Amino acid sequence: MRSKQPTIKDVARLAGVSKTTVGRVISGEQDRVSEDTRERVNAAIRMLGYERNVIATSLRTDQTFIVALSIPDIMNPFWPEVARGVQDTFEAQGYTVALLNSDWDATREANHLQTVRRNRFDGIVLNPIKITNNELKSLSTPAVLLGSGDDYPDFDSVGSNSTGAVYTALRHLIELGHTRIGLIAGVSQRSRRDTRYHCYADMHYQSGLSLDESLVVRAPYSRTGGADAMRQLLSLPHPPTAVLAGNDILAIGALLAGQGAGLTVPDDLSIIGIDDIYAAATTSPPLTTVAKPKYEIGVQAAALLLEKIRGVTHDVPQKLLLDGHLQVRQTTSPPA
Amino acid sequence: MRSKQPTIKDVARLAGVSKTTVGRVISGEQDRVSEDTRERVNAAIRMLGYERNVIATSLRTDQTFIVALSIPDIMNPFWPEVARGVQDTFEAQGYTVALLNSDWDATREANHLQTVRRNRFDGIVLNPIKITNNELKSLSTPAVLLGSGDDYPDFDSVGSNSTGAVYTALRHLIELGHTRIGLIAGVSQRSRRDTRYHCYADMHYQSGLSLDESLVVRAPYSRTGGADAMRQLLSLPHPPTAVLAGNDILAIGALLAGQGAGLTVPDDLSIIGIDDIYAAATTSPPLTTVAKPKYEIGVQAAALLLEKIRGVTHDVPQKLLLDGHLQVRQTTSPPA
DNA sequence: TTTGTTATGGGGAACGTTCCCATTTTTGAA
DNA sequence: TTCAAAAATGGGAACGTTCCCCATAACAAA
Repeated sequence: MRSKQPTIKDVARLAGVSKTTVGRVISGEQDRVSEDTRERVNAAIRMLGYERNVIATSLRTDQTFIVALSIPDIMNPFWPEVARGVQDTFEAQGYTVALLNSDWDATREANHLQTVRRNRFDGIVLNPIKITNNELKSLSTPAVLLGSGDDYPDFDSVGSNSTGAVYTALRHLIELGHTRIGLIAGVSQRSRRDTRYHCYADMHYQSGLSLDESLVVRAPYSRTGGADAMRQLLSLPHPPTAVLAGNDILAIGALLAGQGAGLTVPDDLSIIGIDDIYAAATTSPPLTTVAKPKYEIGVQAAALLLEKIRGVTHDVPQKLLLDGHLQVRQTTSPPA
Repeated sequence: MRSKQPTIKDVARLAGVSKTTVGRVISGEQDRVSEDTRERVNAAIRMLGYERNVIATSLRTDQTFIVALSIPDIMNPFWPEVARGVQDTFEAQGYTVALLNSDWDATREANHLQTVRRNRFDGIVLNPIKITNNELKSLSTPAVLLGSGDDYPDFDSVGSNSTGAVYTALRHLIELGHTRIGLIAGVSQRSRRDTRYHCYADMHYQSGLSLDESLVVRAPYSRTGGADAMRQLLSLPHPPTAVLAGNDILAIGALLAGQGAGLTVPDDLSIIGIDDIYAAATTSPPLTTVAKPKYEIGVQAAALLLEKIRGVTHDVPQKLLLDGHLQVRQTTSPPA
């Protein structure tokens, strides 16, 4: 079907040299070929419209210059920026990235790992679902994790400082004068440690605030989850004056539910989220949140993987936790 | 560095057969190998942890089972859903998709096309920037376009019915009783036909509404663009009672600017967007918009490319224009 | 026994590079 | 002019598959 593309042999014939010489020219070797023949070869390349066949190169060199990026779902507003950070970094180094959506599904994750092995991709950046440290090791493909990387002692990882984010958010609320602060903690499939709650409790202790367990409600990471949680909080005999949500999606749900209940935000109720997704800036009023360095997370993960691919070894796996920063918009103010 | 993986030769040796036989087993040939040896081979495969080397397969068969997806920017909220539609469709058929961000940049686009050629990807789905119909033809790689595909007579394309979307939006506004309707038309780098305005004018004619050119303002596709345009509209001696924005991003900017000017939406001002991006549902009040079938666009584009890769030929290129549907939320109501 | 047929298996070239190891040509000093 | 060293070039194997074609075995029919 597809018209056959010329090979180095064709180029060699046209230029009147050996295929070895052509190979030297296209792989940019400096010393081994005279200026004169180099030009003849380049002319032949242009004439034929030759494009190097990377497949053949890969077979010979065992490098594909393709890496995989496995994330839960590119439609989840947290991920596009991370993905872009990863891609920009790799593209600048001549790599192509294959995007894989795991949907938090162990089977899909396993398939993706198989794809990586079969295709001899040079590495993978992944937000792990079910795979264990040892399974990942036995993959024997360079890998860098997105997330805390807690359960993966042998791998580099890049995540955000969740603890720090919670402290930052709560400090902001407390500094504004709030004393009854609700927490909408997200619960996800993979039962991970409840850092959000832990920090919340700790912060109360540090600030001498009394801790009211009824102000803590758990909800699935969705807008309706956030909305339901907010309504539950509002139905309390003594509702909170401010609410911290585990992420922006929950916060937006909470915001909408709060407004739906007739409250004015931030006058009657302050709300703060975590992440700073695109939609956080477009609510009315725009959402105050702790912005996570999503793009930068991608960049760092890619940089680490690149090092690993190139054989740079650190004596101990790198565990990067990037700090977020408070993005004050208009959903927080002192309590009425 | 990376421990060498076993090959069919290793499997053959262990199973006591020839590499040809192993090849038959792994490519799932039915007839040519007895049940007995098939099992011996499979046992050897499991024992060695053998994974077929797709690179070698690709070199031999000239198929990579990788396709490229070139879009402007995955961080632009319109694209993640399209990308997901493309990916899900390809993944179900055993293909991997490489994501490429063109940033509306002709140079980047050219590089991406080169990547596709060099890596012998099986095809590409792309939202074209500067490339012409003929250049794309000379690529001689199966390609399907995202968008109207107007300037690409030789290629299949999948887009959304923009004209229809504008009519739908305006009809909604007119049915609500609006007679002074503003239009915020986006302008993009690539100077394409101004469909939005054309439909707008036509709709006015059809409905017997008078056309006031001062109600049409052009703005770059960004929130600030939408906000600036809104302010301009509001400063008119006789401002509109409703505004149609070229997409949701503009609409959100307009909404925020309108509220910033002290107007209540939708009581004082109705606003409608086009696209139905994630953030459209999270504004306050949530944005009424004409939802484009983003995921479906991706699915159809992928399906078309798959056909092309498999050699299914239509006598004439397919030009799909999928209809959007009105998503009524809370930014539109009858004029005061 | 011979011949034909079917089932099963193997040998080896080919895909388009890279790279090791010659071989040839050029250069420059003696 | 000669010769060694350096520079330029080429031959051919190897990477791990696929696939064409041939070999062998088993068995039935004549």
